[in-house]
Amino acid sequence: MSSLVDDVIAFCRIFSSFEREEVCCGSVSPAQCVLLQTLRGGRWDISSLAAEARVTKGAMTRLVDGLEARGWVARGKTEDDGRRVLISLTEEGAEEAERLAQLTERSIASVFERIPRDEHEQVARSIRLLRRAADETRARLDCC
Amino acid sequence: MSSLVDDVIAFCRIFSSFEREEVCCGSVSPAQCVLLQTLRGGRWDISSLAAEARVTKGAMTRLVDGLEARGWVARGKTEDDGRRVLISLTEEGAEEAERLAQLTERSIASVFERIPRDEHEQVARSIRLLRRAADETRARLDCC
DNA sequence: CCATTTAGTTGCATGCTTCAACTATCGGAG
DNA sequence: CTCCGATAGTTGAAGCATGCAACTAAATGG
Repeated sequence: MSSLVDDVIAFCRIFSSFEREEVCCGSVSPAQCVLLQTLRGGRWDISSLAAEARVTKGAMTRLVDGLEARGWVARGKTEDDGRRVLISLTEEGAEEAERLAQLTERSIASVFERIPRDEHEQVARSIRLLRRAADETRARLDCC
Repeated sequence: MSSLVDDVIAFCRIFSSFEREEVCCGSVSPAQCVLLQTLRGGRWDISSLAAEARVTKGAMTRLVDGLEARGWVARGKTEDDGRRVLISLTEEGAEEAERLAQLTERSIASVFERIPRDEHEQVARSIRLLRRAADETRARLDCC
C-alpha cells in the first residue's frame, strides 16, 4: 500500500526531471513550456491561464511577458470587455509549441518502450483513470 | 495514442500542484520537501543528494543550508575523507519528514478514492511498471 | 613533493513566485 | 447619468531555487 504512494511520487518526479532536462533544456523554462502547450488549445485570458496553471495573475503576467519578448505569443484585446487581454500563439510560437510537444511525446514514448507491449493497453487505461480522478479531486479543492 | 501522452502530462502536473498546495503549503518549499523525504532513507553526502535530485552541488548546498537553519538536518564529517559532508535528519527533521510523507500519502489516497475499487490493483500495477520504466530510462540518460 | 582530481562552498546573475498596491474598465444601484 | 464596488491586468518588492564559475580544502598518484 505504501509502495503505491512511493511509485506515484517517484514516477511523477522522474517525469518532471525529464521535462526539465529533455524538453525545456536550454530553450525555455518548464513554466513557459507548459504555457505554450496550454495555448495550443486556443486563446485564453490571463486569469484563466493563471487558474489553469495554479499561479497568481501576477506570475502569469510575467510568464506571458517572457514569451511575448521572444515573439511566441501576442496580446490582443477583446471587443466586449476592455479589461481582458487575450493571449494567442504567434506562428513562431505555434512552431515552438509543436517542437516541445514532440519532445515530450518522445520522452514518454521512450519510457513506454521499456514496458512489455502486452501491458501497454492496461497502463494507458490506468493513467486515464488516474488523470480523471486527479482532475476531479483538484476541482473539488477549488470549491473549499 | 496522443491522448496517452496528454494523460501522463496532465496527471503529473496535477500531482505536482497537489504537492505544492497540500503538502508543502506554507511550511516548506517543494524542493525542501523532496529533500527531507530522500533523507528518510539514511545519510547522504552532498554530491549524491545533488545527483539524486538532478541539481548542481551548489544548489544542493543551499537547500541543505535552508533545512539546517530550521534545525531539520545536521552536517557531519566522515572519518575516512575530510572533504565529504554527511547530511542526516535531526529528530525534529524526521518528525517533519514523517508529517510531510503522511500529507503526500493522504493526497494520493484522495485521488484513489475516485477510482472504482476493482480497478485499484490494476492501476497500482501499472504505476509500478511506469515507475520502473522511468527509472531505467533515467539511468540510461546518465551514461550519455 | 607537487600536479591533478574531487567535495563542497560562495558570488553573481537569472527566473519564478507571492503579496500588496495600483490602474483601467465594467456593471449595477440610486 | 453618476458613483461605488467588483473585476482584469500590471507592477514593485522580497524570497527562494538554480546554474555557472571561481574558490578552498582534502585526497590521490606519479
